[in-house]
Amino acid sequence: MSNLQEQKNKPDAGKNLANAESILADIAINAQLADYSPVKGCMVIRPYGYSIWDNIKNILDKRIKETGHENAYFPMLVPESFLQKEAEHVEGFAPECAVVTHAGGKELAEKYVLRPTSETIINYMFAKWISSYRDLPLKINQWANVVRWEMRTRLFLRTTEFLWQEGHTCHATWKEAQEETLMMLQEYKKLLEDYLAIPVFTGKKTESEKFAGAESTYTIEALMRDGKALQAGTSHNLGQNFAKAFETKFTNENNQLDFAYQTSWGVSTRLVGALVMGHHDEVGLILPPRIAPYQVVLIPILKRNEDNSSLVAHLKTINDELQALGITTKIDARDNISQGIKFNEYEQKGVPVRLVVGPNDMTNNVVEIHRRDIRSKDKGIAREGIASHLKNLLEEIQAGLLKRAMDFRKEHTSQANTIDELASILESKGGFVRAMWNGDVAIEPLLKEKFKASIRCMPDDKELDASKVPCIFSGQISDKNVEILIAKAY
RNA sequence: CGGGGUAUGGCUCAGUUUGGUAGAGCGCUUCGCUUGGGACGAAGAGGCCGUAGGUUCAAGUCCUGCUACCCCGACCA
Repeated sequence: MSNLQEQKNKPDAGKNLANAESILADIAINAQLADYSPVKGCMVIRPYGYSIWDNIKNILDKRIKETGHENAYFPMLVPESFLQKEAEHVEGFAPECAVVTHAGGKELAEKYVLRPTSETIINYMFAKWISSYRDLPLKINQWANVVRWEMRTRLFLRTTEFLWQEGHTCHATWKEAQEETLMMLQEYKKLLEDYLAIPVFTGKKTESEKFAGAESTYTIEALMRDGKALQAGTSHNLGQNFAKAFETKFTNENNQLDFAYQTSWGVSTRLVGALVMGHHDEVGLILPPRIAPYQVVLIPILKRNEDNSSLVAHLKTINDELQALGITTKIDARDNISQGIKFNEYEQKGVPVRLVVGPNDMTNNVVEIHRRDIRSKDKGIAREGIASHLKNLLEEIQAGLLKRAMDFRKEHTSQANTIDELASILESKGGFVRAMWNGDVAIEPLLKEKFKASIRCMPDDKELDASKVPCIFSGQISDKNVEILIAKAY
């Protein structure tokens, strides 16, 4: 490949990916996932990026319904007073709320907040809908946009407005709510691992990291290729906090009034950012086949002064065979640009497989296959049975990407018994650091100030022996110590 | 809100130091030639230089204010 200077003026060369700070933006822009909008901190999700989100949405939506939830839609405008009903909630969200003060040419009697999340307005409605244990459980989900006025934004990972799903459920018992919370966390884990090929740690958040208003928050934490952790989804057991604030009450089997036990859980377009930061190389994005807008791009080698119609027809026949096996495809037969430009474009976009056929291939009854994940090119692959060959190859790529990510995480998950060990790990290779912790909250500001790191969670998957490993903070061994994962995070 | 940067054609940028009325590459249009990893030639189209003032015979260029976006930090379900 040519050097940067030579690339500078080439079409779509974009910026060089060596600059770690702008990898996300470079890939997202070059791959046409998104573009900057005229509004600060907001982005336009372009068709290619939205198609990825669509795939995520379709997969998850199906599971949400299969696990007994129904979709609904609640309004974007929330009376400001609603937010104030739950003390922790308003404290957590007020600073990042956008507020509508005027409408219809007049100042509003009550201001409206653009929802940063919908617990309050949903509880207001739940209170009207629920009166008996027979109305429970009530399991609702909505796909919506939310607005959070973040000081600093990044494409997909933290934008002012983003798309997500938020599940909200009401239960008759704490236990049932807890089961729901953990079940949805597992659904998220499956989504990330089985489809996005991103392994995650599940675990519980500390008090300071939990959702404002929740009793407890559970998270899936993923590792990005730059060694930083990403909170990829959360599931909250809300206890009765919101129910008490909104009087979401029901009569139980003993004819006693009780407040509903609630959960909420969500994943957002941040997952597209996770995909970018979880799978890329120096060329650009690498998409797992199960989430790619199209899994195979078919490109003919066109001869302008010749009749290419039979070649294109040939490619279409192959295309039909692939589609018949459920492979998603795109044919790019544009004749105004060279195949080299096309190759580069689809590599930047992370299309898992490229299938190329030229006149010679057609004569020899072969095709050329390029794998995006390992950037291999195989000429002379038999055209016969190509669809089933690719079907298998796509599964191989999917599994390979997950394995690669798991290996990477394994290499970047360390153990620290002291703050000094933690320091050297975070500075050298980053990633997750396992440690024991006595629960003293003073460690959190320390981690933040010294290392810009945080406790990502108390993982479900534990590896340390509490009888041998001391608290990283106090140096004491105690069976009251809990295992934690520390990392720098987005 | 601090620190840094940027604002000139669709894109990436040069031109600002030393004021003289706007350029390059790419993209786009047409024609020719070409096509197995980012071709080539020719001819075109396209910009009141972010914005508002000021200095000057003359401002993309100098001065002042403002705005927007990007990066870094603070902040962050």
